[in-house]
Amino acid sequence: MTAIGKTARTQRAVERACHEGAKLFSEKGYSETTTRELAAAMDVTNGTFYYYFPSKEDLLRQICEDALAEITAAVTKAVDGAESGLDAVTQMIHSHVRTIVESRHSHTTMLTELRALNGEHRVTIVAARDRYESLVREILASAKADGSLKTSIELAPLTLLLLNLLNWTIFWYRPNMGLTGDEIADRMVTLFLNGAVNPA
Amino acid sequence: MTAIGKTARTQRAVERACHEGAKLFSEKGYSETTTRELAAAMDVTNGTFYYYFPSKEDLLRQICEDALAEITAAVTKAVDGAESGLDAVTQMIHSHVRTIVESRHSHTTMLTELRALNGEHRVTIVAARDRYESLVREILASAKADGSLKTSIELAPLTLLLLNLLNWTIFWYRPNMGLTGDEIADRMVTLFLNGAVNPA
DNA sequence: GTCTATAGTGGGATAGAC
DNA sequence: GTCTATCCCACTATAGAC
Repeated sequence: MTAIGKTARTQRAVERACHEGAKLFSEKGYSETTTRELAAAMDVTNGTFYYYFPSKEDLLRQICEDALAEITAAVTKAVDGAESGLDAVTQMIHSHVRTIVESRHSHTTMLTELRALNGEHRVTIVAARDRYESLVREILASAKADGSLKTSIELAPLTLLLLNLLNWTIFWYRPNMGLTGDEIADRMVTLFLNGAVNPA
Repeated sequence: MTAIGKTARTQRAVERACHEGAKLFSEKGYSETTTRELAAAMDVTNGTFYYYFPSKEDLLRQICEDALAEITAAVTKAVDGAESGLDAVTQMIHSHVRTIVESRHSHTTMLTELRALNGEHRVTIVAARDRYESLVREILASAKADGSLKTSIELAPLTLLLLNLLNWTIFWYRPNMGLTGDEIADRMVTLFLNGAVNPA
């Protein structure tokens, strides 16, 4: 077994920990999940968990970091080729919803368990989340600037309301509920852009 | 001190526990809050907490129960005198948002810490929450039935999206943030009914 | 790299005096 | 009705063998 072999094996173990950890954290909560459960999900015993992570909190930090990197990359790419402000908003909504439903465990963990992080860990993740929300705000700002969106709702509240609409989905979405991420996003786009009032 | 006096005193202590408990649970989380902290917030010691509640979980159940009773009563009353389907939707949004921002600690606790409840406790609260969501759905159903709302978004997803828009507010609303509950609700009504697109 | 064993800590809940 | 004292348990993290 070479050094490279060892590294790859370790990386697989870390990835598995993140995957199973996100599942446990999102279903039971961070502090209701024990390191023994985390270890069992990795098929090792409690002590071995600490070979891969210095602490339980460090696993949480890793999951949050990865989730934010994932959604930031997905949305950045989605709006990259947008033809107009409205198109960018539409692409962003689809990309955001697709990401949080496809990786729902890690995004639920990031969105709801972040407060369990302390000190430096907390500061780093909050900063990354703020950067992502700035990205969303800038997409809306562009759509306002080109005249696509009404000015009667100010940029800051409009951004918050869009994030409301997008994020609470983690609490009810389940695979096989009869609605895909893109189908949910379609309805959000209709509602966010045109509202629910009957135009007839 | 009469029996009535004792009862009233006990009731005040229970109310204080619910008030301070909701604050602690919403800020730190249910399982990160100790019974010693709860007792300190009531100005008693750990042991005394158990004179008022059989368990920590029972305090959580009480807080959730009260929050659901409060919002159900508020919204029921608000839509009672509505003149049309659209008016009822508008009144519901205002009433819901006003309630969750004015009693934000208890509603945050109910919405985010419910999963810490087990067995019978859990079943009771989930049932009450389902009843509240049915109320919201019925208000939207009426507005669809009288032709106010478009049919292109089905009732079930429309209800979920409205609850998305309303509920995520607990994660960012702070008193003195420069926006009152009614000001937030105004923007939600505009967005939910007419959308963000510039009509010009 | 994984194990067993355990140190060390803190919290939920109870007992019993006052 | 409130206190002090404490039981008992579970959990995070570490030590050290293999």
